[in-house]
Amino acid sequence: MNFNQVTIKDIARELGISPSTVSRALKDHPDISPETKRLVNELAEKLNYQPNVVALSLRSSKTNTIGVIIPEIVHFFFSTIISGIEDVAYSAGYNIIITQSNESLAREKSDLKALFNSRVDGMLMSISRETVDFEHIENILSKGMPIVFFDRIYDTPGSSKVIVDDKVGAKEATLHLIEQGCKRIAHLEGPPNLHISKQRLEGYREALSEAGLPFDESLVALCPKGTTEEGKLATEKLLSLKTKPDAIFASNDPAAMGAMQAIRQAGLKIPKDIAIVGFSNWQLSSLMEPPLSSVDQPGYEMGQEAARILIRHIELKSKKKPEPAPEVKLLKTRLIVRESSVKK
Amino acid sequence: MNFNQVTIKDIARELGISPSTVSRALKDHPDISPETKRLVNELAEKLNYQPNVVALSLRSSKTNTIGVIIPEIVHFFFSTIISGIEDVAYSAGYNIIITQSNESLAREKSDLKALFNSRVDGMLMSISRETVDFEHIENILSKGMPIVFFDRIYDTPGSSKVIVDDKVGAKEATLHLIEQGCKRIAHLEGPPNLHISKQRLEGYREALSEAGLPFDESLVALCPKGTTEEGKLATEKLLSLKTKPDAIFASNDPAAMGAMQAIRQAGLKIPKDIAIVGFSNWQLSSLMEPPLSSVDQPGYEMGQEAARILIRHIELKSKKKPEPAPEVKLLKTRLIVRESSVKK
DNA sequence: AAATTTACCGCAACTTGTTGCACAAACGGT
DNA sequence: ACCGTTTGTGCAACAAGTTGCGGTAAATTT
Repeated sequence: MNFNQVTIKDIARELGISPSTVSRALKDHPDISPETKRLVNELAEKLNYQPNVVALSLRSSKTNTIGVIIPEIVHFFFSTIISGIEDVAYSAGYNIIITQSNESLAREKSDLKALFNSRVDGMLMSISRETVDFEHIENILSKGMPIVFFDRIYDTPGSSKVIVDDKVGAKEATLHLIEQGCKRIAHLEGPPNLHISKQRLEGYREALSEAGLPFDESLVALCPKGTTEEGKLATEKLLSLKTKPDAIFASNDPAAMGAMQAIRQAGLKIPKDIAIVGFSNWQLSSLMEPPLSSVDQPGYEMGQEAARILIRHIELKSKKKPEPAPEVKLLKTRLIVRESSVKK
Repeated sequence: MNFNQVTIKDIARELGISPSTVSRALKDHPDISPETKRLVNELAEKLNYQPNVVALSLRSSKTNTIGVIIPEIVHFFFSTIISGIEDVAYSAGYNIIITQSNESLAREKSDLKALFNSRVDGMLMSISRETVDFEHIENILSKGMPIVFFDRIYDTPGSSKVIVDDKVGAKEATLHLIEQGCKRIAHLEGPPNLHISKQRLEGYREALSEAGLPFDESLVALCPKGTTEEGKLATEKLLSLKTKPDAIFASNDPAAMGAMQAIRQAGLKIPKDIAIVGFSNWQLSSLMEPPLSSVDQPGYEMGQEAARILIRHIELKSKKKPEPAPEVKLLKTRLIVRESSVKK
């Protein structure tokens, strides 16, 4: 688009000097006389000269842009991450280009390619539910593109990642339910090929094991998409068992909310008949009736941290420093106990 | 960043022809012989040649990038808008750069400038709560930057905008409460200098007037930020009136949820004692207890529509067509009646 | 056979800004 | 008066790709 912005040549022409002199004057190069610098800076100010970042990008092969690939934007946890990324990127002078895979592998591949072709300086990525092979990612990594994974990571040595301690978070949540006297604790499991789902299931098992409770396969219900509807259906099945569960630990809050609906509709009371703990601490968990206990994940910090690591790597790379060692940041969860899990 | 991507020159060197011939061959220019085209295309394929978009942008002064300025990313309604924008932009081959003003005027100005300097082809914008003068926006508009406003618009003739029919939505919600037999309907008013807040207040007044009910100043409580906390506090004040309201129409869902908390804590029943309708139809409104009636705003469609209008303007502009007339799109709301407002 | 047309390709300029190198003028020292 | 140094500036190449114009050789027309 032509916004007829003033260029360095306009200034040069007006002052009767060469573009290179103007360029140097603007950068306070010692070769240029103070008088020329003054003239150039004054005119630049007057004409509101702004350097053309596209030309700078072409010459320096640096776009000051970060690409973000995320499964869904409309998702409380992910949107807080984006917010954290944006704030850090803004402060460091980077733009962020957002793409959403919509949980589709094909779209993820396409986004990856598009961002690479946009010559972003680095990428932040959380993989889709469908992603089972990682060739497309390896391909980009092998070209030297710095990528920091967050939450839904590609778990390979050599990649930087920011994750939440899902296992410990799940364990704490389950132990909390055990402390409340629950004996038959069900688990609503998240998308099975995601690392985080496995970790949460594992934390749940560890807690049961530590407390000497049996692990009962029939009490684990899969919610492959993690939606409210799935949570509700899964819970209805659990409620039809001969011996009902007395607590549910859900892999995410929407599923937990679905569980609450199912329990209410079955005429049971929360937490008296069935206690519930969710995962993610969605904005509105506290507004449920009863307020939902949940494992809080620091999404904003996760976004900030991922952006900081990426920018650090980018700046090292552009200074031709040696390849920085991959960084792994493990963030702590925090169990927020509300009424949905407290048996008096 | 140097990802040593193959260039047109690499192909030219390898085939012993000039870069211009390669360029033309790749674009299927009639001047080039079929044989040369075949050779070039095969080698380009083999080397996985991808044109450098930065060089293309510099030459064509077009970046195929859209800038988005939004008050907050972590907000259900706004995130659905972003999602709609992203989907349309992706299909049309545009990248989107997201910035959030965090409801600050200073940040909004800074974002606007940064996006302009990034040479985006156009902008989509929803103004911050603080924005009262529009000089910074006029300044950019006057340079010929296409901008489409959405939801929180800069209401000036000559600008394109996508809005929801807030007045009609508010009126329908209020009329619905009146139909339920409510006589003293309170209103939780949103940030006062936003156009949408005024429209919703106006719709509320029109409904009262049509039904022959008096407009009572004391029943309108201001929620300048529209948060749950404010909604709760405002409702507590309303409940301390000599004659309590028998219904509340809130300017947004978080405030409505705050109102629900206050009502519950006062030992009153929803909807029996006080009926409630919110605005926005947040994802979790249906999960409230009782489920919250709300005016649904089509956020995804709004994002799509805004992006479509903007892209259309951008493409016309780049074809040097005459300045397109500003477009205004008014989207309809839909009242979702749930239990919180139905008196049996 | 000469003139004209056609097919095909390359040079060079252009987008904007940066930078190595060359060059001119002014100055100081002998 | 001559040489060497310093100071200040400009030329030209470069980043990657596009495109107007010109040129050559072969094909076609007269």
